[in-house]
Amino acid sequence: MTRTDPEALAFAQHDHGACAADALDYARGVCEQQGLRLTPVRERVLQLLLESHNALGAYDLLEKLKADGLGSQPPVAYRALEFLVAHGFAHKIERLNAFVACSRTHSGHSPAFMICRQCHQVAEAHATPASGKLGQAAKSIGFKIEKTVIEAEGLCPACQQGGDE
Amino acid sequence: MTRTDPEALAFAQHDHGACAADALDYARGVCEQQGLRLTPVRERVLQLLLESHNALGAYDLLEKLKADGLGSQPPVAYRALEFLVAHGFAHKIERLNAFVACSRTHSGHSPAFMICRQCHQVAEAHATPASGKLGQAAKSIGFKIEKTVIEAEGLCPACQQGGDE
DNA sequence: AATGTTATGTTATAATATTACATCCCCAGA
DNA sequence: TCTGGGGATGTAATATTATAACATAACATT
Repeated sequence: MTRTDPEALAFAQHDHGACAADALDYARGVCEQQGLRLTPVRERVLQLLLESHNALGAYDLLEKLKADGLGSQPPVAYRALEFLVAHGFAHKIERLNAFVACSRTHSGHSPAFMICRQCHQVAEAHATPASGKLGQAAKSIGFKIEKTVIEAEGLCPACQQGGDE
Repeated sequence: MTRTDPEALAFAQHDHGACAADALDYARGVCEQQGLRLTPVRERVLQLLLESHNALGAYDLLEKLKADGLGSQPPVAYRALEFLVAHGFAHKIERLNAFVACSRTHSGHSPAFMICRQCHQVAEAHATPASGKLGQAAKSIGFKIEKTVIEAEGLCPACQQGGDE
């Protein structure tokens, strides 16, 4: 039940079909272990997220679910996403109001994202938010951090090549 | 044209009326220096943000603008906010789809926010996003960071006292 | 005054998200 | 086997956040 760390792959060429299939198998295993129900809608949403390196909005997903004959009303997508996010299989990108599959190889991480403003691909990295200046500031004023959103926007390697626009 | 650093004050008691008035004077000065037009709508929106330690949504602001006899349609609020954010007088809190006045004492900073999930107050701190693990990850894959959103959610000192819920 | 530019007002609508309630499905216990 | 109960889904309605498009007004420069 291990997977290679995809951090260095995110913006690079790789066999994405296989990488997505692996990740889905992995999720199935975790759900079985933990008694979570990876139902058809949930599994399909995760699959759709895994197939895309871009973040997908709830309504993007909804269209695809509809095409599959699954539910087509907003709550269907939002509920599946809620499940996936709650159990660490996906993350919400606040900046985009959209969602990505989690590419973690271990749980309990604090993710950070790099969002290309040109091609809209999203790469996930690990972060240690409490250890830097923010952590110091929080400590000094007595704020207790429970969760941190870290989202960097910029240009991915490919888009730096292709010209800025 | 200097102001005391409010970082340590954000969740603490202080003369908020005076602090907001100072900040507004400061913004007026900056606009004059830079040839920016701090029009009535823009100034009023900034004032409203400064009067609140909570983040305010565009429609919250809109109600108050309406009460003042200023425009009451969404673009009025969004345009003022766009101006304030573009020139560093306010920030958008992505997590909340809402806005806060900037409490910076110098420009060019990279802000980080601490959002209390209980009382919804927001404190601003300085961060150095490119220097931590995220910066390393970006460097190693060749991603060029232009802007970083850092938003910590948790409990402010007062709400830790009052019980968690 | 004539012109160009910037800001505002207003209508309409798009995009994102939730509430509420009916129904179904699975499965544990009588 | 029946029968609840809990979780998941389906669906309609609506709330919330945000933008597009276009007309008008304010201001600056000539």
